[in-house]
This record gives sequence, structure tokens and C-alpha cells, in this order.
Amino acid sequence: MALASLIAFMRFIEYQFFTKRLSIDFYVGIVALFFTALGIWAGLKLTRKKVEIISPEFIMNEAELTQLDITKRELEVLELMASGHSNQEIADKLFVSLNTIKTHTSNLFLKLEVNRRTKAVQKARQLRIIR
Amino acid sequence: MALASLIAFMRFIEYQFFTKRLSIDFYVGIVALFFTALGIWAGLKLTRKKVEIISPEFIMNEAELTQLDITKRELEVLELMASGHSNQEIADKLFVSLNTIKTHTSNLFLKLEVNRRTKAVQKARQLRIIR
DNA sequence: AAGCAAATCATCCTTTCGGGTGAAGGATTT
DNA sequence: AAATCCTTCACCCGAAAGGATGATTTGCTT
Repeated sequence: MALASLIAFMRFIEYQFFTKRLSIDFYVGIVALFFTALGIWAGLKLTRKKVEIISPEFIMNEAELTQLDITKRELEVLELMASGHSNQEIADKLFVSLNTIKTHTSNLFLKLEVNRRTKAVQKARQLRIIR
Repeated sequence: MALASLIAFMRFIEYQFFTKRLSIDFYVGIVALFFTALGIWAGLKLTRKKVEIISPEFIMNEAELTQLDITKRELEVLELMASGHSNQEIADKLFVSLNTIKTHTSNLFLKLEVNRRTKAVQKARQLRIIR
């Protein structure tokens, strides 16, 4: 479509030129302008993907998850921990007891080889386990 | 410089054209190609900055810092907190007492309107105060 | 010189975390 | 059926964190 209309436009300009209604300078100017615009468009189109790739997307590192043997439930707890919730708050959110959450966090600390929740969050983020 | 060489190049092509050594189609083709390239270059140049902005660079939100009245020392403590250090570890790193760090953290929590270090870290990161 | 903000340290008290250990119920695999 | 894994819950204890409040020193501003 774009190519077709481009050709049609060129033909039109060419016709105007040959019927002496346009000077050659004007003709070339139009062409130059048009292709500059085309180039800009093409350039943007080509780099659009790169922009998206560079943009801060989160790609979960599944490999690391299985590697570390972290279960779904533990990941849930880890995510809530990362968003700044206390064990009690996490327990309330997941409808389980505080003790259960404490077990999960303890296991997480063992698997992540840390001994504090702040370190756990920092390491998990670094390993791309959480955002 | 670029503009000058562009004009020189155009003059050269124009000269070739008028001495009948080039067909008009070829002339226009050259111009089209050239300006397409120019357009692509200009397009890339124009979006380069956007790419950098979108890319995951850290831009400190100084405004928020002054807004919240967070001092240099408090920011230091906040950063160490974010990297998972305990109050005692922070105290050791900064060569001050544990009580001093506790004072700093308390003030930070007041200023950030949180009551836990994990929430403080999360909020500070969100406000672009820390990386 | 006086005033003021920042940084330092302290004490007291409560809550939350972290570590260790044990155990029960459910689902899946062997 | 037995073994294994996940999830759930419990209790104990010590360490770390959080809240409140007050005090001293230092450096900058007025």
C-alpha cells in the first residue's frame, strides 16, 4: 500500500514536472523532502523493536526458580515480602497462620542463602525471581 | 559540515545531470536514496535520546529528596538498608553507634510514612530516591 | 553571639524476625 | 501401600527492629 501510493505520488510529481508547471529545483526539492520523511519513518520503524527490548521489562528467571527449588507458595510469600509486608500481613492476605508464613520465610532464607528478609528481597530481585 | 558537504554533493550530481551524462531518472534516484539515508540518520538521531530515557537508567529524583527533607546521612543509611544490611552492619560501615542508625531509620520511616524497613525500601525505590 | 538543623548517642519498652524442631494432612510418584 | 513433597501449624528462645523521648556536639545561618 505504502509503496503503491509512493509510486503514484512520484508519477504525479513527474507529470507536473514534464508539463512544465514545476521547475526542476522544485521537483527535486519535493523528492528530497519526501524521501527524508520516508527515511525518518523507516529509521523509527527499524529501531522501534530495539526500544522495546531496551525498555525495562521483567523477564522471570524460571531456571533459577527450579534451580533453587522454590515452590509456588514460597514465591507468593517472597513477592509479598518484597512489597514490604510483615509476616502477619502476609498471613492475613493468604488466609493462613503466622507460623505457616514463618516456615515459608525460613525455607526461603535457606534456599536463597540469606538470613534477613531485606537481603532475600535484594537477592531475589537480582536473580530476576521477582520484579 | 554535514550541510555543506550535502550541498556540494547536490551540486556535483546536478552538474553531472546537466552535462547529460546522467538520465533524469538516475538523478532523481540518487537524490531519493540520499535523502532516505539522511532521513534514517535524522530519525535515529532524534530518537536516540528517547531510547536512553526509556532504557533502565537510574535518575535520582532530587526533588522528592528535598520534598521529604531527607538528609545526606539518612540517604546513606537508606541505601545500605536497601542493599539488605542490618542496623548493626550499617553502624559498622559508617563508624557510628547502633543507636545512631536507629535514630536515622526512625526519622526515615517518619519521612517516608512507613513503619518497616522493607516498606521503606520499596517506597524509596518507587519514588526513585534509590536504585 | 544566638539560633537552628544535622548528626551523634543513650535508655526503655514492645513488636517483629529469625532459627530450631516437630508434626499432621493432602497430593503425587514409585 | 510406601515414600516423598508441599503445605499447613505449633512452641520456644534469642536477636533484630521499631517507637518514644531526651541530650550533646558541630557547623551553618542570621
